[in-house]
Formats: sequence, C-alpha cells, structure tokens
Amino acid sequence: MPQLNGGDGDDLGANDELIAFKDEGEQEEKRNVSAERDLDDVKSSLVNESESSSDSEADRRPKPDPDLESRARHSQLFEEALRRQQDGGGLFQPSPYVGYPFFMIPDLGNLCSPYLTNGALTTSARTYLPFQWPLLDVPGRSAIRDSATPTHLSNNMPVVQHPHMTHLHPLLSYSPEAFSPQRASPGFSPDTGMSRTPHAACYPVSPGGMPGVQWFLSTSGAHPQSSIPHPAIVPTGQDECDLCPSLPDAQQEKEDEKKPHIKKPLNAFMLYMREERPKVVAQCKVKESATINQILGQRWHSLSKEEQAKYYELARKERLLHSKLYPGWSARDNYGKKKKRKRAKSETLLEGKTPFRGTRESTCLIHDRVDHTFIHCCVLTKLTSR
DNA sequence: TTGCCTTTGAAGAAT
DNA sequence: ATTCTTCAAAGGCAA
Repeated sequence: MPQLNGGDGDDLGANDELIAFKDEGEQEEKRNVSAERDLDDVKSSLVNESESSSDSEADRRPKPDPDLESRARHSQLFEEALRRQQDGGGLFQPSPYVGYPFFMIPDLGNLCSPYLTNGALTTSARTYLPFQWPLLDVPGRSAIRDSATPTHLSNNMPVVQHPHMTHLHPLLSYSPEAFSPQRASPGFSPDTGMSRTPHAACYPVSPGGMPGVQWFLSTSGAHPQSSIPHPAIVPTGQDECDLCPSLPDAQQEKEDEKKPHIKKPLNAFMLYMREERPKVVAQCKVKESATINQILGQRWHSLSKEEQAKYYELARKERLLHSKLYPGWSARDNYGKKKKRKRAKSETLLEGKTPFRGTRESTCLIHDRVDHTFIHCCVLTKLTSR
C-alpha cells in the first residue's frame, strides 16, 4: 500500500498521507493518481496552514466553525464563569486544547468527594470545563445538590450521582466511556468509603507535556494530584504508583501487564468510522461490525478528497495532542498488550480468583444554567467483571 | 468467556 | 527502502 512518509518531524504527524485505493482497475488507478495528488496538495496546505499557526497559543484555540457555533456560545459562558471564579480568587484555567475536556484544578484534595457530609457541594468541587460538552438543562443547583446527595448501592458502595449525568456525552477523541462510570481510578475501599491507598492510581502524567496542563490521575491523599483519567488511558483497577516500592520481577511483570495503557490515537479512518457507524447501522439495519466496516471502507473510498482531508486533519491533530500529552509514548508500548491482558485475565480465571478489579470512580460535570457554572459529581462503581 | 472478523492508517520492527 | 506486524473501534458470532 503506497504511503508517503515525509513527515516534517515537528508536529509528529504524518502530514502527507495518501489515500490508497485497493482492488480497482488500472484505469481507476490512473484516475486516482491525480486524485491522490490533489488530495495530497490539500493535505499539505492543511498541514502548512496548521503548522504555521501551531506556535501560537491563541491559534490553538478553536477557530470559527459553523459546526462549533453552538459550542462557542458555551465557550463564552465558560469564559465568563472562569472570569468570575478567578475574580473570586479561583485558580482555574481554561485549556487551550479544545478536543479534550481538560480540568484545570489546582486543589483536588476532595475532588472525588465533592460533597460535604450533608451532601452539599464543597467549594473545590465546583469546576469548569471547556465548551465541548453539551449543555444540560439543569433546573438549578439546589435540585442538583438534592439529587446528588450520596446514596448507597446494594454493594454498599457510596454513590454520588446526578440523574442528568447520563446525558453527558463529551466529544472525546478517544473512547467516550473514558469519562463514564466505567472509567476511573480504582483505589477505593468499599468498607470505608475512602481511598484504599493514599494514592489510588498514578497514571502516566507527562511531566513536560503540555504547559499548564495536567491530568490528575490519583484520587487523594499523599500525592498532590487528584484524578480524572484521560480517555486514552485504560485503568485496570490496580493500585499503581511510581513512588511505591518496586515488586519482585515476576510479580512486577504481572503488574506491568495490568498497568493502564495509553491507547493509540485514532487515525483518519477510525475517526470516520466512529462518526459514520451509527448512520450505517441505522440505514442498513446491520449490527455486525465486520459487515459495517466493509461498508464503511467502501464509503471511505467514495468520499471526496475534501471530505477525507477533514478526517486526515482531525487525525493529525489527534496525534499532535497525543504526543503532547504523552511525549515519551510509543506505539510499540502497546505491542502485545492485548494478548498479555487477555492472558492475564484468563490466568486469573483459571486460578479461580474473583476478577474483582477494584472500584471505578468517575466524574462528571453538570452545567448550571442558572449561574453558568459547572458542578462536579463523582460516581463510584464496584468492578467485578470486564 | 474468548477470540475472530473486517476495515484503513500510523508506526515500529524486520528484511 | 521496502515489507511485515500490531493496534486503534465496534459488536455479533462461533467455539
């Protein structure tokens, strides 16, 4: 499959992807040569345009886009809320990167328990996010506070959850469920309702990655950062931390296999699939992914160069952001990870161990349209299966 | 319960 | 320099 790889090395993106056409006649190929060249030109111009502006912090902010206009309004609300917070001594900062719901939270000591014992929201539990999340119709903070009062599930896990949170669907570049109740740091004791370890989970936070941006990945206690997992990170329910004493080799190896793993950024086609899959499912009444992917593959080839260029540009930004979030990450890091994880899981089952994977803790933010702020909620889920 | 299927593209390893 | 391999997503299905 022909591919050009003339990356500029600056933004780590393969800026000059070529669309490859398979199983097509010679004439078709000739026709595509010029099409590929055109697409290449489009991509190059996109890349140059993007790169020429990539040095500027301001330019990393979202540009006017008809698709984003509604979100721009949200952004405005966010900026206003931010200013109010800062005027009031708040330390929140907006993220210049709009593709991910960054949370700039300086003091997260009780982020995961944002409510006081009486169920009221603590001051630091209130935070803000960039505008990519959809606005919610929340009747008012009091209603949120009432409904968010901690309750208990049948397994005695304390739960703080607002009923509206189920509507939250962040526009993530990675798996949306990264911010769902199934994604969170695990070290939570069901008995005490508190963190099982002082550092529930220390996921790789790039030290020099993005200026002013940190992913807070542990929950509370000794470590200064609290946690909202990046969508590309797949926590596994194991307590891990660089500061913990190292384990014996065999055990260490086993633990390594369970370490959260940073996923690859999605390529252009994957981004296209993510967007188009629901439409194909609806149109073709087919659910089998293999069939759907075949259809999507055909549709991908039938896209115009402009349409494809949109996804290549998205993918390039994905890679750029990913590389900034995880400067030391390599695709090689994940080689064999799938098989190892599967093997580790089956070994656990063979040993007759209950595949209890700890506790997931997830967070959500609810927009309060009354005073244009966001309210942080925390959900704890006991994990016993995959 | 697990792994395969099926697609394209990116990246690293191997030749 | 070219080719090969792996992994990203998704969910049904066979073993």
